Amino acid sequence: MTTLPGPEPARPRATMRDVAALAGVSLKTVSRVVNGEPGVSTDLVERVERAAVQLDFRPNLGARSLRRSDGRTATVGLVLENLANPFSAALLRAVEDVATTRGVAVLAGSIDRADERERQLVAAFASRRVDGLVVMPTAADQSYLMLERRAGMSLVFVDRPPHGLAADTVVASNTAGAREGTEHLIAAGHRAIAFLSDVSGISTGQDRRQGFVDAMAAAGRSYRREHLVTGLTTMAEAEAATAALLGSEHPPTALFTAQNLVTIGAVRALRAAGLQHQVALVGFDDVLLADLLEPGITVVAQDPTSIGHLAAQRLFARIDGDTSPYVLEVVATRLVPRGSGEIAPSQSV
Amino acid sequence: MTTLPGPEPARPRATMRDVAALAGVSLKTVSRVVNGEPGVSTDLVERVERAAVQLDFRPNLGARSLRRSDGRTATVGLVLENLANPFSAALLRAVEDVATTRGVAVLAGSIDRADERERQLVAAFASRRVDGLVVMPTAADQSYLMLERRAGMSLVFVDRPPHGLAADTVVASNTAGAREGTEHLIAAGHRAIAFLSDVSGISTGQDRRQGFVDAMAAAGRSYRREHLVTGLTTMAEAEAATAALLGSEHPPTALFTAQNLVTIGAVRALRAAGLQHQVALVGFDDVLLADLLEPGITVVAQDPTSIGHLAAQRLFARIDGDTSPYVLEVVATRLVPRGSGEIAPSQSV
DNA sequence: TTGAAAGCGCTAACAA
DNA sequence: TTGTTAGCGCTTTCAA
Repeated sequence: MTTLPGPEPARPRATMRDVAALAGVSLKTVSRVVNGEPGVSTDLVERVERAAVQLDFRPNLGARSLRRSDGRTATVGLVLENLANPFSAALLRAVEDVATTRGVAVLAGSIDRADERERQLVAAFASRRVDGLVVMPTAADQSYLMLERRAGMSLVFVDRPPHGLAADTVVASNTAGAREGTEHLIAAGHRAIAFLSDVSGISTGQDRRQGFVDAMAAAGRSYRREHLVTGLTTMAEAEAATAALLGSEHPPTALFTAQNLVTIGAVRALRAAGLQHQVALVGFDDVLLADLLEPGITVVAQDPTSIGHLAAQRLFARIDGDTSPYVLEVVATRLVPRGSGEIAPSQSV
Repeated sequence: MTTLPGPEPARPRATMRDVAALAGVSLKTVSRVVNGEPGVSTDLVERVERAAVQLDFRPNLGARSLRRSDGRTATVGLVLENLANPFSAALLRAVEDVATTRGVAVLAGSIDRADERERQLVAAFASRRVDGLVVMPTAADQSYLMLERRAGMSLVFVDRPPHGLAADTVVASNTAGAREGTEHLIAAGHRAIAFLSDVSGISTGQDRRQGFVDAMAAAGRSYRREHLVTGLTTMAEAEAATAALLGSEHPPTALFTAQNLVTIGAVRALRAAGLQHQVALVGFDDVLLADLLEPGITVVAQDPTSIGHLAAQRLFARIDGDTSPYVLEVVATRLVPRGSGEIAPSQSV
């Protein structure tokens, strides 16, 4: 910890008034130039621009938004599960890319599975008058957002649909993807397949479980109750649950893990038991380095970048006044075989 | 893609005026209640709060900021390299956690190594009158930020110090960490160690190279010019550069990779060449799943969460009026041996 | 303890 | 083409 000199004296920000005074024009002319409105002589445009640069003028978007008839702030909010999770981070990045092309800034926040945080974040962003919100719904009910939408805030949901409210939503093909992943394990000859997922109250987990159940039923496979594990909120819990399954009286010969952290937890447990080459595994959502493990982890990959791009495009269409019916967009998942999902059932079971 | 009914009619947001009218009090009384100012009878507080809930009132923070003497927006900005990179994402999350405890929202943006993007993001956030900025400096010079700071925007830099400007900075122990990682390889018996890093214009890369060079010099080791590779901007470039090194006339027996994506690229190249058990590797910055590879990847781990927490605390201290000298805080890195860094030089070389 | 008036920086509406 | 005036929603200042 090294020290350096401290802050220098303050100098207040220049306003349009200051710029006008320096350029020798009226306030309104500055406003016209700053907003690129037509009908200002090139001479004045130049004088104003020079004055603006000289004073390091930054238009006050808060004041603009306050006065404008549409009230736009050129800011949108992102309410995601956890900004540190690779899936959320990729989503944020994708929304940012679209927003940037429109001069829109992005506020972001993490819910962390705490229902009240979702409402707190929405309230915080609403107080800042964001033009729109991209939400990964986590609370049991999103009908409270109807009021915000009526007040002019556009809404798009990602990863899973909202409850108690109709709205544009962009999701991955959860059920179909989970079905495909499960079928892949069935095709490899497995009968005892366990399903592990995160919080069950969230529809992605439910949809993926449905896909698993559908595939098992279609193949005429039954499964044990205890092979259906939900509510795994951390990687450590997933690891422990997997270890318990592997050590149980009727261990599964294959695992389907429904979320990225659950997948990693399961891999750790398999390694710890030395079973990574005996027990098959297919995970939902891809992970960096998954292809370099031995065996590589077979996954049903999502496309968070596409989901984010589509969500942002929907959002800005609404902000621009699109009043067409709400749509549910489903982004295809893709099965990526890498080894772990192609392991045949071990003879010992 | 399924369709649902479209948006319902708009209802404008309630203002303090509306709340005042409904509660039968003056505007100022509402302001007092909303801001938790003392000196309002409990009776009126209750009436105002009821009216506010009934009208779904959301205080307009833009208007508040415009009028308040301190001009605070309760919003800070984060200017990072790439929000999708795990290091940046963890940093954002850590800053968010501190900001949340203060009711402050976080704007975030990616520079993507485009120098002009850094200034664009700063300008975008300045126009939104953020109270402070956490910046991962990427452009060659940050002196332009002096004007923003004079105008009241607090600044903290992360990951590397700014150029042309003295300011609070929080960094990892880049030089010492790289030295330790290199010494680890030297201790394993390596003489021909290659260094691979990302963009050389960024001081983290330079500092880490310095650590490498120092360790080699201290051990009396020389190294070939061509074993010092910089400017690797993508994982693919890192992979190609590693492959070239491995196939060269004088292949290294060990690699020190100075950034997370460079590390992954190098691992891919080693695998492709089947040399992951022959050529040693130590990487700077940790990666998810690195411990599950075979061999596990030995890394010099950074602590982005601590860096983010410290940066946020510095920032809020400045926002709160701290005028003490600027400090440089160094967050320790930690060598995590996992296998790849403990490989002895192969006899064949 | 409560309220009235002024004005933050900007744009809408209108006038010259 | 340029400028004047009013007022967005809120807090400050001052008065009752």
